[in-house]
Amino acid sequence: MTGSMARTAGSHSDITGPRVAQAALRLFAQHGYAAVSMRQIAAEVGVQAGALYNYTPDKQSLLFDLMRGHMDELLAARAALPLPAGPLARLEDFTRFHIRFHLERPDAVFVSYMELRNLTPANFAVIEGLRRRYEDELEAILRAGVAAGICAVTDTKITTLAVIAMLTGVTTWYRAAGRLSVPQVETIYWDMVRRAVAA
Amino acid sequence: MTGSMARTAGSHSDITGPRVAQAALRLFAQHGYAAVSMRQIAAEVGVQAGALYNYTPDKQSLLFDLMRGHMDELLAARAALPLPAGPLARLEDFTRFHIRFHLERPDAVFVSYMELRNLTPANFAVIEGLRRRYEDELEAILRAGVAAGICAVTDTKITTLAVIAMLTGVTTWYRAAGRLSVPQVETIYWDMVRRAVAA
DNA sequence: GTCTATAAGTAGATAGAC
DNA sequence: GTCTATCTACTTATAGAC
Repeated sequence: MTGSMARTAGSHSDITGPRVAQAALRLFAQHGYAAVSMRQIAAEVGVQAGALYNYTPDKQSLLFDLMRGHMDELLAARAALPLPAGPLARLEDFTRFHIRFHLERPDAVFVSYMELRNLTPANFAVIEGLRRRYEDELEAILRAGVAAGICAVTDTKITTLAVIAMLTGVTTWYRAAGRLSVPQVETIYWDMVRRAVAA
Repeated sequence: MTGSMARTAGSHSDITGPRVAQAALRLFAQHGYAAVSMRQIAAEVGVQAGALYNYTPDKQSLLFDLMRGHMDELLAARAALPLPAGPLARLEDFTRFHIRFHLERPDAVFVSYMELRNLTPANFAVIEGLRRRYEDELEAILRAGVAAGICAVTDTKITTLAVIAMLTGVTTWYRAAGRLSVPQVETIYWDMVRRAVAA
């Protein structure tokens, strides 16, 4: 107990860091990156503005780290799941995963889709690369479905983007306090996706 | 000729006004409302910052007028079209109209979807009311389709939002210089919408 | 690690000359 | 109708005390 408890008063590196990221995420989602000042973030954490620079070199890095963290988590969560056999089962699995994952972190989703304009070109390229990797998995599923004669899709790339746009749109209206559970929402969307692409 | 040409040098109210709106729209779409300064807008128009206030009382009105103008145009364009007979024909008409209209004004679409957070609560309510009226037309079509046994949709409200999200997503990837024409894109999306909701 | 103080620059909006 | 000049407030980021 003594080791970890012995700490200079006012020194909270291990808890302040995550709190800075959390506050930035919430405020960026609510007001937008450009509309939020470092002072607002500091006030939300309960420190002075200067103290933030112990945790981020600048405001841009704060945004980029949030977005990269979100995309890394997305790809890692997807890679951690076992792959069902057959294109249709994989498509259902992808659909349900996408909705579930996105509904669990609405702020991160919102920031990652809305603040791409505010990334530097280099940071933008990194995020786009990660997003592309995610989209490629869905496109591969659709292509396998077409090859197996299970899916009737003329343009797998456009269909990929259309399906993802439809699924991500769920974050704009879903409320946990509403009448539908997440699995019920998954089923409604899976029903539409299946009919839209099945042969 | 004399009447309309007789004008004080440096006085261009009738052409500067539209140019201010145009410049604001382009800059808001590219960088975001909060990231754009009145001085940037003025520079794009070719005047000094103070001159902008001959055309807008403040920056917020500039944003609100752009968004309200876009929604008014959307509803007016929709209302101006003849209604095809039958739910399925109306659904196809709505689908093609939505894609065509949105691809014709990508900046206005982008601003209207991304800058809702930056509206004052009163202005937000107005825009949401207009958007709701547009969504209601699609929901009415789906309900009529269900009543006629042509559509198989369990939740018309969710399906409405899902379809609109999918269709609007076209603006994120479509480029006029690409391989597909707008009518071809319309056909691809209509194929997906039809299969997703048809009985 | 956090504070206060500050540098250096920009924001929205207004006043008054022309 | 547009300009220049300006007011007041706020911005990101840093320096140095503790």
